[in-house]
This record gives sequence, structure tokens and C-alpha cells, in this order.
Amino acid sequence: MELSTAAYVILGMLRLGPLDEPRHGARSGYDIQRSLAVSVRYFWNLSPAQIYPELKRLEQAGLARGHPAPRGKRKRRVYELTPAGQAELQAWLRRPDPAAFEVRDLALVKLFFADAVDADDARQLARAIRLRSEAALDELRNRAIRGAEISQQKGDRFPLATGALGLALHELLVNFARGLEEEIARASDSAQR
Amino acid sequence: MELSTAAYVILGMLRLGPLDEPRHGARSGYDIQRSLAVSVRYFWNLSPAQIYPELKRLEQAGLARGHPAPRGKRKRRVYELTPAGQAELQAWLRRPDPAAFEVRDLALVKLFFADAVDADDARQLARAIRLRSEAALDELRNRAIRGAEISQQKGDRFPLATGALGLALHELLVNFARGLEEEIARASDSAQR
DNA sequence: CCTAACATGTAAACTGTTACATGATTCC
DNA sequence: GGAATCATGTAACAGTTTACATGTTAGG
Repeated sequence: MELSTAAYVILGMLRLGPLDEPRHGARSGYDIQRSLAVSVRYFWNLSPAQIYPELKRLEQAGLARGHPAPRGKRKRRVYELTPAGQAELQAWLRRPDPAAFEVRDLALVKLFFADAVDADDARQLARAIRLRSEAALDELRNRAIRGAEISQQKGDRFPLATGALGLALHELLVNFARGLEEEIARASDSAQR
Repeated sequence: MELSTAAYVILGMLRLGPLDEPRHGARSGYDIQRSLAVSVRYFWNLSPAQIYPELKRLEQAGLARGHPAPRGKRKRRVYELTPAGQAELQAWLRRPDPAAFEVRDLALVKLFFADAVDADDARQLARAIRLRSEAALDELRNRAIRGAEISQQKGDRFPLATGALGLALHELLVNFARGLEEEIARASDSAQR
């Protein structure tokens, strides 16, 4: 059985259950969106247009079970893992398939080419990277880490571990950019005299 | 004038010139592929299928100039920046458009979900991340850093700076994964007694 | 009452990769 | 002679995002 990455991510989120409730269990497509937005999306993002059709496919494949669960008059459908879904998730986690660590960042591309502009403009590029990661740190602390702490209380430790990696990554970027800003300022200063 | 990201990456590479020659200047699509593979591809990758059509478009837009430059009977076309191309590159570098730092990595996704499997399997996931980054460090040192040092001799300092960031990133990943492996081993040890 | 967030989706567009095709040259 | 690399591309496919459509409910 070969599933898309989106399918495995959704299986994993179904297993974790809603972040803001103290028990594991069923969740809607929207719940999954919200949880992704403060956790896995830092390593793999899914759009709503991928989530809803995939939930249906998982249900048809017998890996998830859906129930109608309207809130008031608003229709809503919640899903939970089946034993087959749990087994499929575990098989995927244990399967050693090659995975690349890929970064996609235009700001770093610009920095790579920064010799084409003068020192002031280059410093702005480094500064933009620093400001962005400082904002990311704020957001991570307020959202990803809080959610992961709740998961940990439910016995899931790895969300917090990966959250810590996110923090460390952006701290590294802040320090890198700050160092570069200072170096550029020093170099253009000494070039001026 | 609105160009694709691929276009700007190619303009930037045209400006840098071939890595292995001591002067700036014209380069073929293949040269660009090779240089990308040891530099910008760590932040933004392009496939050959994007490079060749884009070079033609850049030529038609007057941003690059192409000349036939066959090697023996093998046909080949080299390109160089026009003044308009240089200006467009600089305008892009100075334009403060929002850029996200995006990571895509299935291994980290698996780690996030690692509570679904037992300690041994979870440790394997951390180990896979460590081994992969150790290999990446080797490759970066042997290829990206060497190329960046040549660029620096030609007066371009930022390729080396971004190369250093790549090293720091993977060193962080190695340390993170190693710490996690030890923690998992300790935890499952103490759970066993 | 109005706005923001909740909630579920679909169609079309876009981006990007894979696989393939072709042929020359260099190195073992 | 055969393999690897040089060199240039195209067509088909896969993956993803954007924009839209639709209606509900809670809060100011």
C-alpha cells in the first residue's frame, strides 16, 4: 500500500488528537489544519485543498473512520484512526526511506548574491533574515511550544523535541544574521576611511 | 517587470561566472546546473528543465546575451549578463519582498510522530537524521565551501558566508539528533529496570 | 448588525520533477 | 569498446496553491 505524504501526515495527526483537548480522539479536517499550522507545517505544509479529499480517501481505504458531528446546525465530520490506520502509520515510521532536508528560502538566495549590491543593501538583506527569525521565535514560543507541552502531558514527547529544534534553528539564523550585519558594517566602515 | 524566481537565480549565477575559472563571464546552461548543485541549491533548487527555457526567455527579454560556443562538434551556447540584466538583478536584491524560510523534510515529520512507535524505532529515526547531516557536512566541506573560496578570491564574499550557514545548520542537526538518541536510550533503559 | 472565525469543500492554475531523447567527447 | 560525462532539450506527470463558493456561529 503506497500512500501520499499528505496521507501519512494526516494519519499522524489523527493519532495525536486535538491539541486543545486532554484526550486523544477524533478530529475534523479543520482541527487538522489548525494543528498543522502550529506544528508539522514547520517541516511539511499541507493546504486545505489537500486535507479534505485525503480524509475521504483514507476513509475509503479503511485507515480512518468518519462520523458526522455537526455543531449546532453547522455540518461537520470528525475522523479517527482505525487499527489498520495505526498499523499503516507505524509501518511508514519504521520504513527507512530516503528523506532530504530541503530548505527553500529566497532571502538566503538573495544573500548568496549580495555581492552584486553595495554594503548598505547587503546589510539590509542580513537584517531582514534576522527580523524574520526573531518573529518566528516569538511565534514558535507562543504557539508550537505551547501545543507541544499539552501533547507531552498526554504522553507524546516528540512534538516538544521537534519544537525545540525549530527554536534552535531560528536562534542559529538570528545569530548568523547578526554576526553578518556587524561584519558588513565593520568592512564598509574601514573601506570608507 | 516581473520574473520568476528561477530567472533571478539564473541572473545571479550569470553574474558570478563559472566557478572554476578565475574570471567572471559567460556560462552555459550546464555550467549553471553544476554551480547550482554546489551552492544555491541548498536554499533553492532548479532542475535542468527550468534552466534551459528560462535562459531563452532571459535572452528575449534582453537581460542576457547568448552566443554559440561549440566545443568541437558538440553544440553549446553560452550566456552573459547584459547591463539591463545586471540592473534587474540589483533591483530584485533591493526589493524587500516577503520571503519565508521553509523546510521540507520527511525525516523530521516522522520524528514528530515518533511517539507512535517504540523507543528503538524512535532512536533509529533520530539516527537517520544524524547520519544524513554528517554526510551533508562532508559534502558541503568538499564542494560548497571549496567553490565559495574560489568566488571569494574573485571578490565575492557572500557565497562563503552562506556556505558557513549551511555548515552551521547541519552541525546543529547532528548535535540535536545525537542528544535525542542519547535521551531515548536513557529513557528506555530506565523504563526497562 | 457586522465582522471574524468556523467549516467544508472544488476547479483551475501553476510549479516543478521525472523520464526520456539525442548525440558528442573523454577517459579507462 | 564501453562507461561516464558533457550538453541540450521536451513531454508528461505529480504535486501544490489560489481563488472561489457557500453557509454558520460567536463576539463586539
